[in-house]
Amino acid sequence: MSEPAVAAPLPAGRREQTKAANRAAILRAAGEVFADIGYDAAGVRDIVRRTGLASGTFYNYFPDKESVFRALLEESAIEARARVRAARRSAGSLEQFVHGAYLAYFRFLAEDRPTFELIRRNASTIRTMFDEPQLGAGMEELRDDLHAAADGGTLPELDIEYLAAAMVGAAFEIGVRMVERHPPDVEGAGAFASALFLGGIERLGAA
Amino acid sequence: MSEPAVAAPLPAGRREQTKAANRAAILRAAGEVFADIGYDAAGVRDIVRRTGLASGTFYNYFPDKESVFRALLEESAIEARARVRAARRSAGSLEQFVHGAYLAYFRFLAEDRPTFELIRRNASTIRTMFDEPQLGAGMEELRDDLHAAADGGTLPELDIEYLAAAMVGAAFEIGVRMVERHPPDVEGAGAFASALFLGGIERLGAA
DNA sequence: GGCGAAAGTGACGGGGGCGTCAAGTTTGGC
DNA sequence: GCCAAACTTGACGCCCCCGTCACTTTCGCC
Repeated sequence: MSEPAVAAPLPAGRREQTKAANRAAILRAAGEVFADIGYDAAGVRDIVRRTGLASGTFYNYFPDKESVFRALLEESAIEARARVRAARRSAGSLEQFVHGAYLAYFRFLAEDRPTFELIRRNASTIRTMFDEPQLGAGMEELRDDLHAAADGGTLPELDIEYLAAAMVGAAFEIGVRMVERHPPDVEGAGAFASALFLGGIERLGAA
Repeated sequence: MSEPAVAAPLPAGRREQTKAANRAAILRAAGEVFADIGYDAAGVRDIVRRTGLASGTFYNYFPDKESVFRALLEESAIEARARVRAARRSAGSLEQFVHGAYLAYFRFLAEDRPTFELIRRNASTIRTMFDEPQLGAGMEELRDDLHAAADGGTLPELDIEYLAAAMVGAAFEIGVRMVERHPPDVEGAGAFASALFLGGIERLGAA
């Protein structure tokens, strides 16, 4: 009974540990730097300086600046999109569809401020780097879900591309204002955005 | 009667002419470069190369890259804001207020593509460089006009900061989709955006 | 506890953009 | 037509960042 004989589930060897820690440290530092001074202005040295590691070490983990940026976005964007999508998928009505999605999105922003600052500061870099998928690549998924809702009859006939664009654009801008309020006002922003679009959709459907 | 004796109104001396031409050429080239590769990636040499001038000449006209960028934005943003504001000011009803403003904005985007591409590609640079005024500095004016409308009773009670944010965010994103349609579909986008927000405002006012 | 492999270190060469400035060219006044 | 002032030119020195690599340190295993 000297030690837990169970196949060590996570701690693993010391080598593995520092490796994971270093990778995480680089990602975290990169997130801060990109949020502070922007992707283009940031250099690999700026990132590595915040970790205490040597510059050469960086290249043991990532081939270049762009790779860290991509890794960073993938990790958190996947999370955000999953939450929003889950909310939409479980909706039973148009009201739930819109309100649930906005709430999930605003809640994510309020909880994960570093990611929010990263996106806010680097929106156009993201736009051009992943040039099809806009603002966190969530646009296409929204369009798909809206199409599904239209086919199911939940949503009236209207220009879905414009609607998706408007919903995403408004979400981003309202999100910026929301996190600037103290405390963040997640419920208020969610209620506002959903009332706005539900009213808008109703009027658009009547045309 | 050899030549027009009237104090030459515009042509002026030859020196003045080339000076104005060079300045214009630099501005135009800078606009293209910033739109193509983005503000941060662009170098003074990239700009000057497109004009046929020597690199040193650039510095006779602008002290650095940032100055050209600011000059470029001021020239066109002033025009855009003026048009939108005029439309709002002359509105007699909420319908005209919203519809007129969107039409003016979308018309501007459709007419001045180079400026649109510039803004689209450099949105977050603009955001951080002019850090208070958002997206073309038009946000504050919109908020003011909305407040005026609310005071006059044209607009119901609602969160004006969120509304302005949503209107600007949606305008930007819808604008992107609009210019990608051929032909640009100014009327359709204007009708869509105004119906969306008029319906939304109505519903928000009922709460 | 000692050895080989894996990981960390930071100085270095290379490349590229910036802003300057001495020399050359054009312009406008006389 | 001539000259001084205004303007243009592009090579130059400066600085900064990048990615590498020979060397050192740490770890895992026997």
